[in-house]
Amino acid sequence: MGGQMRPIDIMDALKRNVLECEGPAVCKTCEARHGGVCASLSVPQLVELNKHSSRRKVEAGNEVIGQGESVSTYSNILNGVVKLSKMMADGRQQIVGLQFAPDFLGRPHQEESTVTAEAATDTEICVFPRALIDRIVSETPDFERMLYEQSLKELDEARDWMLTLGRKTAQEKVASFLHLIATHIDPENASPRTFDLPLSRADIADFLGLTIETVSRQMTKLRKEGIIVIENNRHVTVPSLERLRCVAGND
Amino acid sequence: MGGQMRPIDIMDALKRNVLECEGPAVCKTCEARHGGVCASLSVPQLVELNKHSSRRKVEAGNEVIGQGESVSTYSNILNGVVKLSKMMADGRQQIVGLQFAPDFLGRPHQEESTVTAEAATDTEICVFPRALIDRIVSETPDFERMLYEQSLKELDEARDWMLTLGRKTAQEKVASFLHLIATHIDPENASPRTFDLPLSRADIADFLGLTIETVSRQMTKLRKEGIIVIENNRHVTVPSLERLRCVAGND
DNA sequence: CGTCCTATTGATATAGGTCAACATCGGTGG
DNA sequence: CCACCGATGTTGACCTATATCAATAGGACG
Repeated sequence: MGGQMRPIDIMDALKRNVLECEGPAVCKTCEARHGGVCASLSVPQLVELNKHSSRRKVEAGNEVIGQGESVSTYSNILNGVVKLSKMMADGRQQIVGLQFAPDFLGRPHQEESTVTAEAATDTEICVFPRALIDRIVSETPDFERMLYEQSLKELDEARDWMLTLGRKTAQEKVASFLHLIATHIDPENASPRTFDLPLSRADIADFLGLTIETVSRQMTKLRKEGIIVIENNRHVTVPSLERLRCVAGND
Repeated sequence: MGGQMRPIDIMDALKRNVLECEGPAVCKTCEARHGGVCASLSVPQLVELNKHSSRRKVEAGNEVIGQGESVSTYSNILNGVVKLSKMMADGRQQIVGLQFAPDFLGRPHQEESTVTAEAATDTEICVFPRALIDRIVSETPDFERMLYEQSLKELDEARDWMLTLGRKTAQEKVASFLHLIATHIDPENASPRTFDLPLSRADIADFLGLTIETVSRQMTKLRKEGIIVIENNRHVTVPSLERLRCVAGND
């Protein structure tokens, strides 16, 4: 496992790997391989990581990490949506982030999680032992940089959402949520016209700081205004993302 | 026009360093030296950084970095409080973070800021040229790790605040704010009984997603309930941090 | 065909927003 | 030193967006 990688650009690492067409077969077809943190690893590192990692399915509603729990593994999201949430002593809950493939779950240099991570939809993750990742992190500045970049992305998203929570109306909040999902649900397609909501009304309410009833009312209002089309409660079509953005107050 | 640049005496700093082998004199007395990102730098790195850095005063209300502006410098907060905020097209505003000494302002590998940074109080910062920090970052994994750690801390704070914004009542919000200030205003003393609020009522409202009037009403309510004592609008005494925490809904 | 679960819809209550008057403070200039 | 001023904060009266409570509807599944 030799010395440190020389500092290289992330895209270079990606390109090099594609050119060489090497690495574990599993990783080659991995949904998280491109764009995910693994993109910063060398082929030998990938091979070793692969030896000790395993795929796991997590059904909707199941916990990946509990708030305050100590964590012995990290993982990559391969598909599905994971919600991060916080709860107050009296049960009030707030979803503080949604993670999509190929996001990395877990935080090196931190014993226990400050949030609960729960599968919002049926989800597949690639699970890594903590000690191995910790070693790779300390050996591979590029890998740590990928994690740093992800945490900065999450920070930006959290702050955007603070604006939504603190200053937007219920209608703007619901539109913001739909816009967020439309632009994140499919890693391949930046903005599909049509998709399934990964969250129940209750989850949406917890994400937006609203009640279920208000979410429901605003959804029907958006439907009646022609901003969205809803089928079977979960399936949504957005005729114009631009109009949705506008309703969301994003310009 | 505050914020005048005061170049540091390079020769003097160098001379002292050579004699004492302990880093630049300025840094030795720096408020941000311990606990700040500079703590991860070697003495030669400190010397070089010091050569190109300068102290600057920023008066309350002045911008440090504008939202969407490109950034050519980074800085460390030496004292004072900096507020990070986002604004919607129609003027609605949300403060998305407060930074205290010895926090680092700015983000390597990112051209323009996604938030506005503005001095909430009169503030002193230590300004570094962008290119130099970028080089030090790429050469010094420990330094980058400090930045990573800070961004994780900010992420945790942002998520805590999302819970506050989304799920707490006005009274809990105001109490949460007072608790936050009490525990952060003084880097020396974790929780002073008495302190000056670094933010105006308008800023507090923008931080809590409330109106000025509601903030004011909740402050007087907390005062009448004996949770806090207020003098001159800005000076607050907290008889029991524990009681305040409780009102804030933190247990 | 009921049962459970999720979502919608309606009626009503209320926390917090809005608008307006007033108070307090710190500065400035006569 | 006082009078005036603008900026900042408080208080009151009222209003509205959203919460709450309650009833109904629609699927999924046995």
